[in-house]
Order: sequence, then C-alpha cells, then structure tokens
Amino acid sequence: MEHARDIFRRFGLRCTRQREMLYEALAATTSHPTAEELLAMVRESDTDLSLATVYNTLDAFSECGLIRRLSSLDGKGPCRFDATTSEHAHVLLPDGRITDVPEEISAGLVRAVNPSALSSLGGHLGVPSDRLRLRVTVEVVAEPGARESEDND
Amino acid sequence: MEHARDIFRRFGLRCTRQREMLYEALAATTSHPTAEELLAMVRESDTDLSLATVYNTLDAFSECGLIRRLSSLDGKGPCRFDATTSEHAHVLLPDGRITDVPEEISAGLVRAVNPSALSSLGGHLGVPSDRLRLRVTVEVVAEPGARESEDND
DNA sequence: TTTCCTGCAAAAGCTTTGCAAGTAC
DNA sequence: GTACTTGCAAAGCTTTTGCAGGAAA
Repeated sequence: MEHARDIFRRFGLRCTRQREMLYEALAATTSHPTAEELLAMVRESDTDLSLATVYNTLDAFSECGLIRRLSSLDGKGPCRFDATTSEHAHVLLPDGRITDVPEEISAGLVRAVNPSALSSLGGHLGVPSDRLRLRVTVEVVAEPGARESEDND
Repeated sequence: MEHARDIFRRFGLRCTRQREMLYEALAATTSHPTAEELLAMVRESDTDLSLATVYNTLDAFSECGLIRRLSSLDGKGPCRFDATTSEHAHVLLPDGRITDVPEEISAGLVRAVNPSALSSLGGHLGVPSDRLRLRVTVEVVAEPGARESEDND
C-alpha cells in the first residue's frame, strides 16, 4: 500500500497532516462522504480541523485528479467525494447517498459502451476522444406511490 | 404539437401564464438553461416574473416528471434543466454548459448497455429494475496543459 | 526563507421559504 | 370559495475567500 506522502508527491501536492488524514479517511471508506461527513470522520483524531480546510483540501485533490468530485442527486444537497478515480459506475440512491456499482456489474455497464460511438462524439465535438470521460450513473427512482420520506440526516 | 395546458393537465399541474411561458421556453431551446438563463429568456415577454417563481415552477415540473433537473459539472454552479425526459446522453462541457449527445450517437451509447447488467444491479440492490434509470454522461475534460479560462458568462 | 496551508469568520452563490395578494379550478 | 401560485424579500445551505499565524519544501 503506497503511503499518502508518496501519492501526494506524485501529484505535486504538499504533504500536511490534515491532507494525510483526509485522504486516508476518504480512501478507507466505501461511502462517498460529503465534506461535512468527512470532517466528522476525521474530527475523531483531530479536533481542530476546519470545514474550510476540508473543502480546500478536497478541491486541491480533485483539481489534480487524485480524487473525484461527485455531484449529488440532481444537484440538490452537498457534493460527495470518491477516492477511486477509475472508471466505475455509481448508484444514486433516493435519499441522496451514492454507492458504487459492484465491480462485475460495473464492468458490464461501462464496457458495454460502444467505443466507436465515443469517437463519433469526439468528432462531432471536435475533441480528441481521449479527452472524453464516460460517466455511467444509475439513479434509483422513488417508488411511484411512495410518500416522500426526507430522512436525510 | 400538444398544448402546454393539456400537458399540465395530464401531469396534474395547474396552468398559469408563468408556467406556460417557462415550459414553452424550456421546450423550445436545445441548451439546458439554468434558472437564471430561463428567467432572462422569459423576461422578454414578462417583466414581472421572479426568480423564485422560476425555481418553484421548475421544481414542480421536475417533481412530477415533466422535465429533468440536471446537476451541473461536479455540482459546481447552478442546476440546469431539460424539457426532454427521454433517455439520452449528455455532454458536460468544461465551461459548465450541457449539450445533448446527437441522437444517433446517443442511441449507440445507451443501447450498447447490457440490459442484463441493469437487472443484476436491481437484484443486488433489491429494487425492481424498472425503478433504475440509466444516466450516461460524457464529460469533456480540459486539455491537460490548458490555462483555466473561466469565461463562463 | 519562501511559499503554501490552516483555521476562523465573513462573504458569495444558489435555492427555498414566509407572507400577502392574486388566480385557477 | 378554496386551495394553490406569484412576487418580493429574507433566510438557508453549500462552498469560497481574506487574513494572520504556522508548517512544508
């Protein structure tokens, strides 16, 4: 397992205690936490960490491609973050949470995408297709007759 | 072409002048405007329309499935809205705009997805697969060496 | 030593809500 | 007539920024 310090070095990021904690917490979870959730997770070891630092750090991480910033369900609610940048599909739960599609199934979804359709799209847009990143997301829509339960705390 | 009034009736929505204008403006454009952009478009005919009404109206429309609310690039910036609810792929441009993947190409992307992968996923989640909605989005990532041009007006 | 990072608080950006008046049904 | 909509302003929530002190390179 590569150390966070080395990863940071590779991505041109300064290595601070806060960044290490945040990255390790994010890499260790399979949930896709919001900035506040991540703060809560890390506050157990560091009481002084501030939410602004969490945001700034996650922004630095996603800018350089170390992690992935995910928009939440239809843009409502806070963003979520994913330490796994490899191409995999996500599930958007009705309550706003995001989970990963299990790898075998994800491969079936992502691999099913026609590469030639992607290059046609690149041609259409005038962009080399290696600059196109595919995002496959499966949204779980609420049961038609279901009462809205906004138990989102 | 079905009249907005009839569409609203079908979706159980009251028909007001503001809603008609907004729906027609949204249905007439191929861009995926933000609430503010839509307000600007409609302000040409109605100077009194307020942004709050635009948001409330778009929310009512998307709640009942008449339109689709799209989160903007990685949750940064305002939401965008799409009057087309059929399953089609979107392109996220680096400047935050969203365009549709042309229909031929979109069909190639979306149809290529293995339906059995979707039902496996439904099984895994314990959700009937008709409650799973596939979203295919192609993100155009900025040119590796490009200066950030935030010309986003 | 220089540059970048952190924490705090304050600001900014997007969206929702409370209320009184008006409109659809 | 009743219930829902509208417009305005104010509040709410998420994210960013300014600044002084501190830590990394």
